[in-house]
Amino acid sequence: MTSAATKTSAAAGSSKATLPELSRRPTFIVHQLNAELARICNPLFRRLHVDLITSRILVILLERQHAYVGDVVEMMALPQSTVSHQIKRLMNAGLVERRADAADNRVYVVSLTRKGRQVAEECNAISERIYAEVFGEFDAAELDALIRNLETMGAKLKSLKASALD
Amino acid sequence: MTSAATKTSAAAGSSKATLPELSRRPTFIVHQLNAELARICNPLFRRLHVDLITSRILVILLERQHAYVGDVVEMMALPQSTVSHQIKRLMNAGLVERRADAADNRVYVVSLTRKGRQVAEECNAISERIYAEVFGEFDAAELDALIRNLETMGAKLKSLKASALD
DNA sequence: ACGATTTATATCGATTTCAATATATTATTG
DNA sequence: CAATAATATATTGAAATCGATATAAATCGT
Repeated sequence: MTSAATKTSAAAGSSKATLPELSRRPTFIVHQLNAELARICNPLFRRLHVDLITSRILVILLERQHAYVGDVVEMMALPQSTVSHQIKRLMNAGLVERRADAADNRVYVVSLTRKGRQVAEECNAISERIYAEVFGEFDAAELDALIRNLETMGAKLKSLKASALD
Repeated sequence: MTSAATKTSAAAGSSKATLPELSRRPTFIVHQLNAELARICNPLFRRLHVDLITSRILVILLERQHAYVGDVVEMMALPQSTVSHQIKRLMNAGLVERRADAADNRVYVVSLTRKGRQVAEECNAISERIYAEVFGEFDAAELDALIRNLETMGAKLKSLKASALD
């Protein structure tokens, strides 16, 4: 079927897995999933004047009453400057507000405005429709296995960050 | 275990799954994985004057001798204009070349130059190191399960595209 | 308690992405 | 076979992203 792994498939007992064909690399499939999802979601989110990324930031703020900019960076795993710009735009759009933290003047506490909360809830409503379509037929165990697998992969990636790749 | 779903967990037999907390949505975890991977890979790829996305396009062209622009769009699942720009940049950088297709003058056949092949191979070498770090300890069955789960999710997303979300 | 380091966020300039539209070519249909 | 629709790619202009750096506040070591 399809085309099978790229290189020497039957290497002896080599412990390090050989790099498979692009379309069989979980990292690449993850890219595709993400891109497909953006393709589907962005036209829907557009009506709210947000995109998939922005909607996630809003939902983060909907779930925790407030967060530091750094918390959003951590959750979104995006460059700090990107998140900073996102929050600035959300402030300009009146969806988010910011106040200095009493204890530490370096950090800002970010939270939704009333309008921001409304939009965040609409974002979640869109996501819910998509979630139902995509995962509605997964049984709980299957879904759990998927999430566990993804989280394992994430843990590996995070531990990798420090490690010696250079 | 861990924290359980957000809303009304014990709904009767409601077939439609309730939207879980953001960090338990596979779509969001996929975003995080993708972002983490970019964070790790881009500094490595930058030495080759490419990034993670560009490296994948090069590897697509390394695997198939040549491809139409549309094939790359299909594989990458990115907007057509984005891929078009990428290919133009790769041409300007001398990594890729393009010739008109004999049978259909609308399409271009894209392929790697000698230099492009070299860079693509170096990209794969970087990816191989990361792949080994992340998946080296997965056993074959586990890895297969992960890939199957991801592909199921992808199939759902693709079938969704046509469906009525509006 | 002072200078050096670390931490948190913002800003800057360049590049990339995106959605929309244009252009050119092939298919279809009446 | 002309007119219309569909397909493949490029281009355009605005906005978002990224890496690097700046700014400012807290912490640490001495």
